[in-house]
Amino acid sequence: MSVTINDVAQAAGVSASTVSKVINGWTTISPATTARVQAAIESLHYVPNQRAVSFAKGATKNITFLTSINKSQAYKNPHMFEILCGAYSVLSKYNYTVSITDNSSDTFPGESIYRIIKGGACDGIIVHGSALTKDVAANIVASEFPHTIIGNPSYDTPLCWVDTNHVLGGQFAADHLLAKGYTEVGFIGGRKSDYISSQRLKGLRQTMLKSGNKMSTENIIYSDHDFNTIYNHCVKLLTSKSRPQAIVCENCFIAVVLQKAIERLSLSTPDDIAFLTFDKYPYTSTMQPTPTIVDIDVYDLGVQAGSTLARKLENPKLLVQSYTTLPLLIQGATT
Amino acid sequence: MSVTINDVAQAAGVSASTVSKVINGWTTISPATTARVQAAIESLHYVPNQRAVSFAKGATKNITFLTSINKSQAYKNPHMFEILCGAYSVLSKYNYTVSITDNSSDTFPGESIYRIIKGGACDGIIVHGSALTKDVAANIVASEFPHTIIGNPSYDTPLCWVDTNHVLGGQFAADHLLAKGYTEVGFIGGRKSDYISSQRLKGLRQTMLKSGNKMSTENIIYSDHDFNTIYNHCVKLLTSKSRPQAIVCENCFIAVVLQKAIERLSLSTPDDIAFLTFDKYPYTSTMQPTPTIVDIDVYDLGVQAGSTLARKLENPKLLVQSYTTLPLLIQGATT
DNA sequence: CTGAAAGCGCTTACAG
DNA sequence: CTGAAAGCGCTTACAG
Repeated sequence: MSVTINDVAQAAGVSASTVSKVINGWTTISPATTARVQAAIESLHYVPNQRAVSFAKGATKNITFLTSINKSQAYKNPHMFEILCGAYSVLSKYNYTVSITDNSSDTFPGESIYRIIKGGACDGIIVHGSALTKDVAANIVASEFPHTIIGNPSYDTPLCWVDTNHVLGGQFAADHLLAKGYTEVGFIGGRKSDYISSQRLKGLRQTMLKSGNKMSTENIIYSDHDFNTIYNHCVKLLTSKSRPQAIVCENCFIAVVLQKAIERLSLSTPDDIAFLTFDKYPYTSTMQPTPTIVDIDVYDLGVQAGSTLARKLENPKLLVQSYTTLPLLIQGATT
Repeated sequence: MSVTINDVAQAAGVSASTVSKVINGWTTISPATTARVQAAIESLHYVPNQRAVSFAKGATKNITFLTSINKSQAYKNPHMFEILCGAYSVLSKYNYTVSITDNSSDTFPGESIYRIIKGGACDGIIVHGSALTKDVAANIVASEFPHTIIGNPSYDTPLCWVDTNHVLGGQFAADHLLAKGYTEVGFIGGRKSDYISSQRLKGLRQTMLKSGNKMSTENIIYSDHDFNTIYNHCVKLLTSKSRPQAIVCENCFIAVVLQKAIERLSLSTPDDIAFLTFDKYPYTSTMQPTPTIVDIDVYDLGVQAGSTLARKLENPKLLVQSYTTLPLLIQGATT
């Protein structure tokens, strides 16, 4: 019923192999033949059957984005989808399709990754940090399957990964505050166990120390995810006698809450208290005055993941181990 | 190199066809044979080559989610990805994989949809409203390709779609406010041309009118997307002599701004001014006090899209034309 | 520069 | 209940 390569061959008066070669850009076909074949393709509206192409070539031109998906995922972690968009943009340029797979409901550890690797339904995978269990890592390493991991696995591994340098982000925050003349700096972070939060604090602390402005431990606060806990921490810090000149918020939810506390205490920004936050999204658009932000180009992280993988697939000898994107400072009205 | 169906057949002492039948659940195979085949599959760690399966069956067990993707897409429209998650959840249960395709950079109108339909790389598509151009619609209709559209196409069409009833959402808002005793109600919406906004207003207006509480036109405000424009509209409405008792915000960005205006004007909620908003995500988690919300289960919209499509694929005779999800009221402290 | 033919790894009528 | 064989629609060594 649908047009096949043989129909095209017949219409162009050549063999199917020749049509195939034209489609695949072989340089050995004469211009005249090429033109006739292309004319036949156009007039018949021929599109190669991708199932047959994949089968014959032994490759799908498809990349799987392996991650963990639950209800409200897109709201709780829009960053993950922004990474996906970045990866998609570059992979589609390399003519890969992109599919997504959730491994959070695997019925046994490593189920999804096992099927992905052995099923041959994709040529490579991008693994979001949320999906990187030790079974996933082990399967990838054992099979040497083409991959890129989003997020630096914190253990020693031959896996290939891309990540943002959060320590450097902390340093950027410190550099900015120092340049603006703030020497007494506080920090409101997530839970103490939170990796990104601790990395950002690390960079901030180191840089402040290096410039001779040691951060007071009582101005370093480990908070949480809910509004009230954060709010109380903010008020405490803002009303303490050793209130810093500037506060660094580890994420923009904290910044929203801090700004509300500042306003309710009738303090003025940046004169009474300056602050900056990490991460532009998802909340800073609702903030007024506009905060100063150390942002991470999450889309670019996806782009790097995609291009790293695509380049490795085009040239399997390539040994890309890791890549790190840079944070970016956006000046606002709060510092 | 990798294990094929023939290796399994040999190990189990049967033919490849028999192995295939066991894998595909044919009921004609004896229990004893089935057991032997399954043992061979396990011991050889056999996983069928998906490329070969797709080719032989003439179907991919893959669904394409067609949408429009740009940088910051995940931040600007997290709802789209939540829909994707909902669709994914049900499609994966039906053993479909899901891939995404962006048609916003098509080099000619209808390029992506044309390739999708003719290339045979998927068995069906879900089309997000942002990707539904007239070329997309025309290609789908002409080919009768299995599909579901997210969002009611506002023109007459044989397309199958799912959507949320925004007029009903407006009605829910009105019902709630009336039940709470508010009879003078205002509305702050997006631009006048915004479809969802107008639908919500329509339901609100109709229901208020039906109960004998006509909304005053000066309390119906068409605003915009930026903080300051909305803020000014809020202040104007809050300080007008004909200030309503309650305000309905068409989206939660507006609600955040309204709440800030209320606080700065030292008004108290809900006594001086009550309000409710549509959409829980992405901003209401930053609001204090917690607002009353008419929420839309966007995930469920994706679930409906997925199951509608999956059921149609399993039973092509099925004629599902459209499906509408219901809004949900979440009581907060602002009404 | 072009084509005949084998092959990619399954599925499925069909025969027994 | 099981198997031999054709076939799905391409690609690609190989021969000419």
